[in-house]
Amino acid sequence: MPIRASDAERIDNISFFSNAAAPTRERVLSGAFLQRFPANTTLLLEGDPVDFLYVLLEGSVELGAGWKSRDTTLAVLRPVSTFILAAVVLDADALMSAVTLEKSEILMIPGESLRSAMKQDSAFGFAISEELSGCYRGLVRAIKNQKLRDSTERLANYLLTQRVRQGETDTIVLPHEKRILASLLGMTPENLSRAFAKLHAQGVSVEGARVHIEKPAALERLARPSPLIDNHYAQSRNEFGKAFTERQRGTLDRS
Amino acid sequence: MPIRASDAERIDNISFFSNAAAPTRERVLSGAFLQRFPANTTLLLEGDPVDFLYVLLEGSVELGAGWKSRDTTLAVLRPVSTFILAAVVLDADALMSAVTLEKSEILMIPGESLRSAMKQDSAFGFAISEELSGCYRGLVRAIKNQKLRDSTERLANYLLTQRVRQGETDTIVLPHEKRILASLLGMTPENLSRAFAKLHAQGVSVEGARVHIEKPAALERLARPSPLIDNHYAQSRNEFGKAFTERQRGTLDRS
DNA sequence: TCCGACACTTGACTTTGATCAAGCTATCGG
DNA sequence: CCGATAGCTTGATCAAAGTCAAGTGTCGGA
Repeated sequence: MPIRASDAERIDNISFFSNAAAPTRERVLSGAFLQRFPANTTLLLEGDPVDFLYVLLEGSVELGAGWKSRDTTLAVLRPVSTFILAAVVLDADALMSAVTLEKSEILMIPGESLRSAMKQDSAFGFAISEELSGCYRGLVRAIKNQKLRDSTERLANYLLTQRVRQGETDTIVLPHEKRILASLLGMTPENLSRAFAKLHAQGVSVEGARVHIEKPAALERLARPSPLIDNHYAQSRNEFGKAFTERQRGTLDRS
Repeated sequence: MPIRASDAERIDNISFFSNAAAPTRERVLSGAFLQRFPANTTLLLEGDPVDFLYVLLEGSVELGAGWKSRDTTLAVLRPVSTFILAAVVLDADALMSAVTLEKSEILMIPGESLRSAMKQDSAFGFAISEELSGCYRGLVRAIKNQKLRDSTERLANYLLTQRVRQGETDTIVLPHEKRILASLLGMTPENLSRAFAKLHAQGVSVEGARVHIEKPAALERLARPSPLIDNHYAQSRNEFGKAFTERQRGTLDRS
């Protein structure tokens, strides 16, 4: 499918693309095309060679990985997000699988176009480095979250992050199914239920996908959010973070 | 301390530097200087602003992080490795602390020099992107290792990785103290001892820092190493991987 | 409309890992 | 040479998380 004007508009939401020079934009988009996928479509299996940079324009995509019959979710992406950038830069095999969670619209940019644009235009290359750095730091946060906190603490911090991103409201809406959230937080669905139950003492009550946070202060006392782990103000809900919001200095305690 | 000829030689072991053009090398190294540190020196505390790119030329450095009285090791670096590259690219605060484990020699490159060289020389910028991508993929491997395997499986795979890197010998030498290894693998020292005891059934015996692997095949049957998690052939022992070895296709099963 | 998935929850149980408390050993400084 | 410290190991106990099984509710398709 060719790229339409309305798509070109959305592409400008990609941090490393919005300021690119005209010749670079043309080089990158010349071989690109738009694809629509139904829900639950596997876009990429871990181990596959990666020929394209993917840009999610509409819908949502889960990045995951498996080993020995176990599976885990590494991130859930929302528009506008790019994914498997690192594999494209290195022209290497994917380390994560990508599956659509909803009907999705995805722009596919040939890896070779991207690499040649980076080699041609140093400002563009620098913007890609910024994006990669932001993603890297998002992963550092994820590992710290995983290794330093138990499952209830991870849930509590997840809720607080969502609260900020959804505008400090007292009732937030979980953006995906609980089984996906459980996998993202590194626990079983059964344990997620129990973690919610434990947070009842901190004023958290659940009703389907709606989560009411009665006493944010109490929840924070347990969660102890830290700007060195939690990225409350990421531009998108992409757990891997965004380069452009990384610059902000944290304001919470550094415990 | 000024940079000597013998240091310049070692600097060429940095993947993204060895092919840099002369003007770029000069720009990057002009404001750089060499520092020696004793063991157990804190180079950087998480949350600190980062003004320099660090290049470890001699010794070893632990990257770690803490939260709520807990601490964890994210990587142990050996020469020649760079660290906190992502923070330098974004001119952001460090997300990890860095502490020398031994007497170390470190080259410090002003962040501004690095960034301006990237903006000037697109080939250099591309090399940095490759390095960042390799580090990113190293972290993806680390998260998968942490979320998909239990502690005994992580130890078993660690041992197999060391075995390959130390030349397929039947006796490997642990490169750091067991308490650091435990923290790196995400467990307590007590549990590391017990994990070693469990692997006795797979022909693993320990004597101080020397680990004898009697039946590699039995150990592999339990460990199930995967090229999508374990990077057996990384150039250095840096757990975060290296861009230049990422290109290799794996040869083991993808389970 | 009814049926069958499937997501979610709850309870009982098992496994895994952390904590606490000794003890053991190697190393280093006096 | 001795004593202190720190790393490591072991056992006992406890807490956290996974597994198994049963039951509820919802949604979409026949």
